[in-house]
This record gives sequence, C-alpha cells and structure tokens, in this order.
Amino acid sequence: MGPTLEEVARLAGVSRSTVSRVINNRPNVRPETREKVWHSIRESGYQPHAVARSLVTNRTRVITVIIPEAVNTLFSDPFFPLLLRGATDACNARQYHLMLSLFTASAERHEMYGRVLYSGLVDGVIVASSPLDDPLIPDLQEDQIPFVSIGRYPDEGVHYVDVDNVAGARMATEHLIRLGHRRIAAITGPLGTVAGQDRLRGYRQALEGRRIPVQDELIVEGDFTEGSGCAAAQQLLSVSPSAIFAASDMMAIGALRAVRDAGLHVPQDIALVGFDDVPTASVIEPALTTVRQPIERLGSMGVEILLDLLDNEQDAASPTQRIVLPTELVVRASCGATW
Amino acid sequence: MGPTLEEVARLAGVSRSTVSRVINNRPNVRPETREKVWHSIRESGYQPHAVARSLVTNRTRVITVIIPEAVNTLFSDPFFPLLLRGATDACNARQYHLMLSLFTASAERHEMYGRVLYSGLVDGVIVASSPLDDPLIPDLQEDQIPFVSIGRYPDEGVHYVDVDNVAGARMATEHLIRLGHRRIAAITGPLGTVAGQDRLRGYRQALEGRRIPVQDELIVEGDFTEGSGCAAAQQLLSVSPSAIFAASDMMAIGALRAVRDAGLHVPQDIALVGFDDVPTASVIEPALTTVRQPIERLGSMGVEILLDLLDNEQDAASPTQRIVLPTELVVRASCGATW
DNA sequence: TTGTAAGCGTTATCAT
DNA sequence: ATGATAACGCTTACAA
Repeated sequence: MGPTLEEVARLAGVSRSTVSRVINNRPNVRPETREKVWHSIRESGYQPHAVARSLVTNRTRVITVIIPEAVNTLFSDPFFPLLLRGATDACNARQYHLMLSLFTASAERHEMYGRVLYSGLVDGVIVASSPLDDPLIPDLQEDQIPFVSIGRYPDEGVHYVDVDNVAGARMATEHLIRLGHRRIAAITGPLGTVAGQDRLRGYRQALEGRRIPVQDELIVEGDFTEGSGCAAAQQLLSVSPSAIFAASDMMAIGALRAVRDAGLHVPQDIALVGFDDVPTASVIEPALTTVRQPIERLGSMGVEILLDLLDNEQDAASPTQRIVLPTELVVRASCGATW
Repeated sequence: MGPTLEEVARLAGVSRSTVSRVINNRPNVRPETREKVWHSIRESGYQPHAVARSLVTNRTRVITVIIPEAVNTLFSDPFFPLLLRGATDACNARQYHLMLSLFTASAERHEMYGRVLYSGLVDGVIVASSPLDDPLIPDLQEDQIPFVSIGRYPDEGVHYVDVDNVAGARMATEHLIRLGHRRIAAITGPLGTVAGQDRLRGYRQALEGRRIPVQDELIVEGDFTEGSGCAAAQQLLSVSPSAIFAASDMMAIGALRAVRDAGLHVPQDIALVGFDDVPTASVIEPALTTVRQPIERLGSMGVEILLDLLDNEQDAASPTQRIVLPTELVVRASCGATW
C-alpha cells in the first residue's frame, strides 16, 4: 500500500488533521496551506485508506444487491445484467461501491446474513425481485437495515421502485381486444411474485374495462420460463382461445412452439403478445409484440433512493418512496396488426 | 451495530484476546473457556466487525470483477450473468465477497483506480473480457495487484481461465466440412479481442486440416452483435458461400435474417453454425447448431485461482495458471444435419 | 487556522 | 492458557 496521512503530513510540514481537512474538502484551511498539502498529496500518490476511514466514520460506502432466489430465469433473461448496469452507473456517480450477494441454499443465507449484513461491511441493500414469501425483507425491516426493493412490495414503509406491470399487461390485453379478440387467454407468471400478480391484474382490468367476462379456464399459471409457457399453451389450446397474452416473452416463445406443434399459425390462428421485450423477441418469426420496461432505470433509481436514504440517515424518517416507471407496448407481427 | 469483542469478553469474564482466539479458532484456549466464550458470543449475538478486522489484517476478503468496456453484447448475452453466478458461488464457498466495477468513460476509470484498487478496499481482481489494447491488465501488473483474467491473455505471468475457443470453432467448421461444404464463410468476432482471434483461428485450422484453401473474400469481421452479423452476411452472399460459421449466436441470427431477406433458406441453401449457445439459439427456426461453453465454471474457476493466489501470497510466486475449459458442439437444425 | 490526542474494533506481540 | 498493550490509518472533538 501507499503512503499514509502521517507521511503526507510530514512531507507537507503540517499535521495529520490538516491533511485530513484538505482531502475531505473541509473549511478552515488557509488557501496556501491547502495548496501545499495538495501538492504533497499528488507528489506522494496518496490514496486514503478506505478501511481505516470506514472504521471511524462507520460507513463503508458499499451497498449490496441481494437476489433471494437465484431464479433460473434471472440468468437467461437480460433483466439481471441491465439492472446491474443501471445500479453500477448510479453507484459510480456517487462514489459508492456495489457488492453482489447471491445465494441459493438457505444455509448460505444465514451465513450471509452475518457476513454481509451484520458485519458492518455494507451501508445498505438493494433487494431484487424478492418473492412475497421470502423472509429477507421482513428480516431487513426488523434489523433496521436501510434497503430499497426492486419490485413493488405491499407493506407500508418499504421503499420500492417498480415498472408498471399492471398498465403494461392492460395495454397488451387492450391491444388484443382492439384487434377484435374476445377469447383472450393469459399465461401468468408465478402468482407468488408481485410481478406475476400485477400482470394478471392488468389482464383482468383490460377485460373488465370492456365488459368481457374473465374466464378461469382461459388463465393458466406459468413460471416465466419457456417450458412452462409451452405447457400452459398446450393446455389452453383445448379451450380454443383466439389470442394469448403471456406474462413473459420466454413463455410467449414457449407458447409459440406449442401453437406450431399443434399445426396452427401465429398470428393467423392465434394472436400472441409477450412481456419484457428480451432481445430474442424481435428476432423470432413472427417477431413478438410485447411490453418493454425501463430495466436499467429501475436499477439506477433503486440505488439513488437508497443512497438518498443513507445520506439523510440522521434526519427524521424520510417519506416512503414508491416509484413506478412506465412501460411501453411494442407492436410487432405476432399479434396480427402492425400500426 | 451489535456488541463488540470487549463486551463479549466482559460477559464471559475473560479478556478480549481470548474471545478473539475463540472466534478465530485459534489454539491455546482451554476447552471449558472456549465453551464459555462461545456461549457469550451466541447470547450476545456478537458478529465480528469486518472493517476493524480488515484494518489490522490488511485483507478485506473482497474481490472485484472489472469489465473494462461495458461491451453492449455483454448486456444482452447470458454470458455476463452466468459468469457472475459462477463467481459468486466460488466466493460464497470461501467466505469472500464479490464487488462489481463497471465503468464506461475513461474519466470514471481513473477515479475507479483510486477508489477501488489503491484504497485497500479489495484484495484482488477478476478481469473479464478485456480487449487486447485495454490498459487495465498492464496497469494491474505494474501495481502488483493480484488478478486473474477471464479470457486468454498473451503475456507470460498472467493467470487466466478461458474456454477453448479455437477447438470450438474448429469443431463447428469441421462439422460443416463433414457435411460436404467447401465454400464455408466466416463471420468473425472483433479481431481486437482474443476470443475473436481464437475463433477465427479455429476456423482456419479446420480448413487447413482438410486442405481447403482459406479465402479472404469468405471472411468478414463482425462485432458479435446481431446487426453486424446481418451486414456481414449480406456482404458474403455476393460471393455465394454454401455455409456460414458465425463466431457468435447473435451474429448467426443476424446472418439468418440476411439470408432470408435474400429469399434463401437455411439450411437448404446455406448452412449456418453459431457460437455460444444462447437461450435464443434453441428457440429460433431453424434451431441453431452452435458451440456451447461452460461459462459458469469459467467464473468459478477464475475466482478459485484468484483466491488461491491470495491465500498463498506470502509464499514464493506460484506458477502461472492457464486453464482452458472444453467447448462442445451442439448440433441442431441450422446446419442441415442432425445426428 | 492549525495541532494534539482520543478513539473506532480488531489482531498480534509479549509478558505472566 | 490467559491478559495487557501496542498497533492498523483515519476522523474529530478540543485546545492552542
């Protein structure tokens, strides 16, 4: 490691405190002194020792992203990398550092609690896509650890950022209705997740808004994966929908496969709409009509809210932040209408 | 924060030193004392303060993944998330923590050098997919910071883990040769990256091995993206290849689009092989023959090598680790032969 | 404006 | 086997 405060101080002929004041841009240093100290800092290549600093300030300027379940879909989707991209950007902008805490086994989980959460290593936490029944968020609340949830969390006092899943699903379904469809099926996401629930809610809202009865036989639960989409579509084909809204693109792609295997065509026989706008969506035949969400901003806003929280921790409790970012319908070929 | 060593010591009626010995599993503590101390530790919920510990041990047990260029493809590929998954698994297994340092602007870069590399915050670095002309690796060498490169780096003394890009490309090309093709075109990756070069080399080796002349007009450079694959294929169509080897699946998908737009069919008119086995590859029509690589293990092995390095730092210089993991040909429909 | 000195919570050395 | 005590490199009252 490089030189310490002490050495810089000696070099500049001042005391440690003065160098500390200078490096932290604090007032009460004569301009000439300040200049002299800066000179010694540059000359010596001094770099503050983050760990020593943290020990006294009790802040590490490190936050961590925790993903409770290493959901499979997370590692094939572009969701995760884009979220991290947004999060790191926001961290960079404010001189924070981002750690990544993934864990699968629940044994790992408790070991992680100690190592990450209670060891003073991180100042705060970003919780990404926590299932409703996961104990992580309750645990964080109880331990008073500052955190922001990526994804709506139905509990007062939890700060979150989410995309408007309800509106997105509603737009997608309304689009199908406008195209004349009345028997519109839904392949939902896992109903143990808020995203799964919200996208189903949007579908319902669209139907109800147009006085179209919601039929249980037209709704099948999937788990966001291609395989589950295929299976769900096979089941749905027996009740002959004229259109399918899938709550994820991967499920839509699975549904497409099922429809084809049944000798039918998209969009001629069945119209299809997905959700997410993964890169694959624009590349398959027919290109998939879908709902696009600002994933990168989800990550950056989540981090910004968390850092605001951390920077005002001494103040009175800040109001709960609940941010919902807009989604956007991307019309392509799979719904049978491009305009 | 929770209780300190001091408080646990008082609770157990011993000194700080003894508690420290117990929590670090060191010898020279009477079994009864040890038990008594553990009791107080559990009772008080004591958790060692990582920062204080680091200050004296001069190790943070944090490593960071640096990706020099936020290559676009990195955020649409599954490469990045899978790599991180492997890396975090390896970290978890050895009680290390993983930080993520992405940066785009070179201004950010130097700010990052100071904040991350020279501030004592991290013990070592994983460099992922560094372009050959990026100064990061030379900088790390000069500053004697322990690091491992993900991706072959042609410099003695650099530890790296890579997949066998050469063999993968050779297998893919040989497969096309076996199917009777002689005019096999290549859409290469960026030739400023080792992966781009190696995959081209594998292509050449396959041709040369069968005494098929390598023709420059059949080789076009891409940048791993779908768009570049499409453009490259358009150019290649004018010299009528009977097969195309694309150095990435996304480029293969772009090529597929170009071939279709030209009114031709895959695999009847042109056979097509990709590289990566992204999820999309198995889902498009026709399903893409491609080369699969063990990305997750790439990440975990990279971390393991780095941690070995860190744990033996006091010892004499360890031999340079150069690990090449095998790739695998996945035969699907796009090459015109499934067996 | 500047310097002195007391911590921050550990580990590690050296007595006992 | 156990306990004082001195670091580790910094920030921060408090004094000058």
